[in-house]
Amino acid sequence: MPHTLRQKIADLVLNGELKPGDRLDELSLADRFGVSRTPIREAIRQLGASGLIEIRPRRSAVVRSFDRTELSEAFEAMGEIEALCASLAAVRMNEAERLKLRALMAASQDVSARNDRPAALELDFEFHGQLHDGARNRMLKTVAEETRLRITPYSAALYMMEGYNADLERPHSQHAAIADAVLAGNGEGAARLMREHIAQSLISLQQFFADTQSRSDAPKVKGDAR
Amino acid sequence: MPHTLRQKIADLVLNGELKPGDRLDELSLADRFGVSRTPIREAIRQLGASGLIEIRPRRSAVVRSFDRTELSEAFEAMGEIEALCASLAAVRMNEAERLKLRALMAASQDVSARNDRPAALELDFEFHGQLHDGARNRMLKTVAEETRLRITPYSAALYMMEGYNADLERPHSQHAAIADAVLAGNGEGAARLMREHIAQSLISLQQFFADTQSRSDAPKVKGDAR
DNA sequence: AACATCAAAACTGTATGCAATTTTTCTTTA
DNA sequence: TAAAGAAAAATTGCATACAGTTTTGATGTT
Repeated sequence: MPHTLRQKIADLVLNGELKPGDRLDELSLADRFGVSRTPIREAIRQLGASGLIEIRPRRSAVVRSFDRTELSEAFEAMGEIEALCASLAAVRMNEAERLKLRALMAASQDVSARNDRPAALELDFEFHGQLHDGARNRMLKTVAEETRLRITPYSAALYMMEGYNADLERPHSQHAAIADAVLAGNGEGAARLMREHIAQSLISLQQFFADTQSRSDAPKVKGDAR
Repeated sequence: MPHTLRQKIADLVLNGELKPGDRLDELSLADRFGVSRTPIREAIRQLGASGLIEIRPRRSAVVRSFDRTELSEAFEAMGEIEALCASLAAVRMNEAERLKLRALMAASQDVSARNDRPAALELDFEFHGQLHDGARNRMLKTVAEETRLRITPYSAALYMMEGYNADLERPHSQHAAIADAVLAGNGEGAARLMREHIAQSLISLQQFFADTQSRSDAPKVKGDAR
């Protein structure tokens, strides 16, 4: 189970158990998953290459952390990539995919009305994933998901934090607008709306950091270590 | 020397010693570089995660190969990413970078006139690298270089093959047109020209494959294994 | 001669051991 | 008490060993 192990370690990061800056101790992970250090090391190296983890020679690997600049650059890049996916999806999605997108939006409406944050996070992933698939380009999908993966520790934290993203209406309505454009075959519009959506996410995230860092009970997101 | 080892193995692929589809035998590589299998395996896994190599459970890793569809998808994705870099670079490059770009173009003119293919390949890399830097976005640069890396085994082969890309004038003049647009601050134009340039590269590559696959003395590019 | 079957060799996946380095803890000193 | 330094503990990097799987090659059969 080599691929599974990599996923297990990634999940530790993605579900927030390990936060940016946290060390990944090989022996602890080995014990935890009941294997030796060798496969753990291989998994960590792979995650390092995909950019979720930072490998430092002779020192423990740590969950990658972004400073303010890196974060906004990452969101700019992601915005453009997602916009590209959206504009291609608007032209290329087939009927089955369009149906699936519509179903996702209905579910999302429901979930955001109930303020079910974990479910909303999950649907957010599926929404973007659907557009990645709809763009009908494997390489682009790979690139998009890698980019998304790298910033997940930050964007997921935002989604889950009560009080921020005050209600789930705004992201949902942005998604809905994008979906409408895509379903209407309006690539240009979908791309523009997607860019705005991602830019908006960055602003929320920056606000979140600005607020939490000035408080003493701040959740420890050792954001800008470097 | 862990990072060096990964680079050494990557170089085997990038300089064409290992071609798409070729197996990477851990023991041979270990002997060759005078280390044990452990660090070799770690390097291979990293290269797998960055997409240059394909990892297959219980089987030897192989240099990643693209079939026709994957190749054109990869070029489409790369075209868009490079176009984005170019359009950002047109607006963001500073004076030093612009100077460097001009110098690169002068050198390229020279090299293409002399039909020095290895030098032209090197300058091609530098040209695109300069635009990646000029876009002033580390994440985007990472994404662009990863994408470029993955298809290098194919595009480099094209560049080096005498007879294909008959003279180096065409790629050079395309680069020159892009550079002019970038230096003029014309992001839109630079992006458009870049897309055309990449699309043209794909066409040359497809032509190259079509021709070589029908001959018996074809260089063994086990292109579309899968 | 082509094909199927099986044994031998080669190779991968994982565990374990050890040296080298980093990190932590405990003294010592100002 | 705080800072500096040294010893101890923890941790990484690499080599090696071995079990299990895949690949290769040989043998026999039609």
